[in-house]
Amino acid sequence: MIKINILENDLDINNCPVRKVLDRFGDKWSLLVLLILGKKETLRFNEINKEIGQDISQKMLTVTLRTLEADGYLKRTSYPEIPPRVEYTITDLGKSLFPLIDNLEKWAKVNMSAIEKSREKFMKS
Amino acid sequence: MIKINILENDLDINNCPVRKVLDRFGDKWSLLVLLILGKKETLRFNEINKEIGQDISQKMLTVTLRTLEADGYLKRTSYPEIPPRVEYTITDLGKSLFPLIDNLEKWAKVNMSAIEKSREKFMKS
DNA sequence: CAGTATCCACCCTGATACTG
DNA sequence: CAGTATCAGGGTGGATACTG
Repeated sequence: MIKINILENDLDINNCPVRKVLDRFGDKWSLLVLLILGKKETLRFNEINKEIGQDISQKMLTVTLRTLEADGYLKRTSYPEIPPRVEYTITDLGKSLFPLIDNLEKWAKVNMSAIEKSREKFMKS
Repeated sequence: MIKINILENDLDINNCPVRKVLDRFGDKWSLLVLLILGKKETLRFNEINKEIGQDISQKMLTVTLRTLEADGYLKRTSYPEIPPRVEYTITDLGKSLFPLIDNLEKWAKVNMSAIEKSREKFMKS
C-alpha cells in the first residue's frame, strides 16, 4: 500500500484516479481503437482490424475491445446472423475522453522536439 | 509499421505524439515521481524514496529518475562529496505537464464511478 | 465473420547483494 | 548515500490453429 502526499491529499497509488485512467490507456491499443471509433462512430470487428492494420492480432483486438466495453467506452452489438455481424459504437463516455487526448496531443506536438533533443543529448553523455 | 487515419492525418502509431507521451507515463512510477517533485521542487534520492514509501525498489526509482532526466522532465545534480549527495529538481518542461494531469484527474473523478459501475455490470453478464 | 484456445517469447518489475 | 549488478517471476502481447 503506497501512501504519498500529492496535491495536498493523501493518496494511495492504487486509488489514484489518474493512474486508474492511465492504466487503461497505457496499454498498446486502447487509445488507437477509441480514436478510430471516434471518427467513424460505428464499425465492425474486421473494419477496426483493417483500420489499424495487420499489426494487431485478433486476440489483442478482442481483448482491447472487451476492456473498453467493460469500462463503458464503447458498446458492442451482436447480430445473430450467419455469418455473424458485430458492431462497436463509441459511447458518450468514450467521446468525453477526446478533449483530454487532444490536450495531450497538443502538448506533445509542442514539446516533443525538445524532449527528443534532450534524449539525444542524454545518450551522448 | 502501423498506418492509421486519426484526426485527419495519416499516423504511424510509433510516431503518434500521444503515444509518445503516454509511453513515458503509462509506467508504474513516473507520474508519481513527477508529482512529488512538483510539490517540493528539489529532493534528494532518498527523500523521494521515502516520499513514495517502501514499495518502490531502489532499482526502479533509479530507472524512473534516469528516464525522466533523459526526457528533460527533471534535472539531476550530483555533488561529489562523501557521502554522496544527489538532488533532483523538476524542470519547466516537467511542470508544464501538470495542467494535463490535473485535467486527467478531474475527468477521472467525474467519471470513475460510472466506469466502475459499468465494470461490475459487465462482470455479471 | 468474429471470435477462442493454446502456447510461447519478451520485457517489466522486484529481490538481493554488492560498491565508490 | 546513491547507486550498480545479477537473477528470478509474472504478466503482456504475439503466433498459430481451431470454431459457432
